[in-house]
Amino acid sequence: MSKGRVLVVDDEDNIRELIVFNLKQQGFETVEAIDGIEAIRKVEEQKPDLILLDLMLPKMDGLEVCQKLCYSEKYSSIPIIMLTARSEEIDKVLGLEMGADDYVTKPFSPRELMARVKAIFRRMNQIQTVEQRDGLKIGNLRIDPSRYLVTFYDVELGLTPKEFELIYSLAMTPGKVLTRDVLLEKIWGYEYMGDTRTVDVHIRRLRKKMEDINSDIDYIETVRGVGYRFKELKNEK
Amino acid sequence: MSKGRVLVVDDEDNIRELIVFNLKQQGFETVEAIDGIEAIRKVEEQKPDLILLDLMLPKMDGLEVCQKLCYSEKYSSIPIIMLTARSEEIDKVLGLEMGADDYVTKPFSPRELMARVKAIFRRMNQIQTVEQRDGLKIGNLRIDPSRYLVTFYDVELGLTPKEFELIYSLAMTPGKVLTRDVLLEKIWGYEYMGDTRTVDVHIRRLRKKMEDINSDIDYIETVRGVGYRFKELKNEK
DNA sequence: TTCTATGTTAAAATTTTGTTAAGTGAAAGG
DNA sequence: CCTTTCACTTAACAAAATTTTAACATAGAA
Repeated sequence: MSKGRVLVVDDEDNIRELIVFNLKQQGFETVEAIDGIEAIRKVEEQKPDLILLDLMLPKMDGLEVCQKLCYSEKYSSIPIIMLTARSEEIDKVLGLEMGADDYVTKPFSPRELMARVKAIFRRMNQIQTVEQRDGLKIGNLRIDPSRYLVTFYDVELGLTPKEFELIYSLAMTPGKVLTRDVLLEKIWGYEYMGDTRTVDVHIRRLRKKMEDINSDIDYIETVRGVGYRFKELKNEK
Repeated sequence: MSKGRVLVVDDEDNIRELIVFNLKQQGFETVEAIDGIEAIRKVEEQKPDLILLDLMLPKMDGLEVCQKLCYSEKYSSIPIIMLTARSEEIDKVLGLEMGADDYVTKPFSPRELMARVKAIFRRMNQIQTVEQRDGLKIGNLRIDPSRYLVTFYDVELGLTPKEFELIYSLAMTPGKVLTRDVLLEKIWGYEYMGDTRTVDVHIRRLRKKMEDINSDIDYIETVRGVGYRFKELKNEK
């Protein structure tokens, strides 16, 4: 499952590639730009969730980009982490008022940068979700993401991470078919490569765990030639 | 109508004004103070709902102000967000258990600060009143933050600061899973970029100390692939 | 039937966590 | 100062759980 899309703006190829490499390894999607003009364009095109912005750029420098985005109605909510070579506080304060969410001074360690990226995403998700996250309740199935708990007829299922993501994805849209490649991209975070039985095996284990509790109903329906869907339940009598 | 009254204590004019500007924009009333003495006076005069307190202040520093308010009968319930320049200072704040409800390290982004301010107000509007002041009491575990004391089956555990923060964080939200990343940010601080395995080692020592008293129950549950959670104890139903 | 998509199972491979021990640095106490 | 102690971090390896791979079985459609 892609954790989010990150725009990396830096004109130095090796630095940018290093960042991109690390982001991908951590499961983020990446978009790149080498100067300020391109950065703005990529923001509009790709709508990233986070921007890593070098301060010194050709054509339009980082501060200007930051300022432009901050004043824009559409993009002012996208968090920005500034990458800067100078560590003087004046720059930081200046940037702070520009709307950047964090700073990392070069040279930085990849681990430090990743930790900050993750922290930003965590914070974003918290602000958005804390208020309205009650989990799902469909038929006799109950899913509580914050407790990482799934119960079927009030019995805990004890799912592994992949199983959890799978049932959660399916149960979120009952009746809607999800193909294997959609599931692979959503949960595994990579492209559908040839023939894999991975999804089937996980579906199998999910079904098994639910069968063990009640074998009369199968909430997961196979749509031959397409994929799987969560059973659409009619209004109970 | 005002969402609440916030006292902002910082001697740097531009920072203070930036914070005040943002608070007003979000619909909060604001009161300002530039040093510790004035801060205390404004608290008594204006009875704010929340205090944003810089650590380094002229005349009386933030810690002292915090301490004074904490020991005061009348004002100990006012939440405080500490503003600090370094992560080392966070340890002081945490280690002394001064009663600060949150902390933000400089430089911070206005967005982040506002998010935390709102979080505090949200939390205030919730039920938890009795639990907070007397500490937690869950099953056979008792946590008293004001004394920095944890007992298990009425036996003192003798926890180190990190162990204390860990059990406290987990026990505050029984059943809810906290990832290693979340725990690191919550306990070690936003600036800390160490290994996530550190958490495991501290968990290990916590479990050990509790095992030594009663090895039948493990209140700390491992959620594989996710993190840890405090065991949810059923009382009824 | 025959072909193909899916079901099923077991074992291999990988990841995650438990556990121990050594190393580091700061505070405490001589 | 110097030594000792303590909390914490890091690394290494073991153990356990999870995931993937592969091989084969079965069911449905043409």
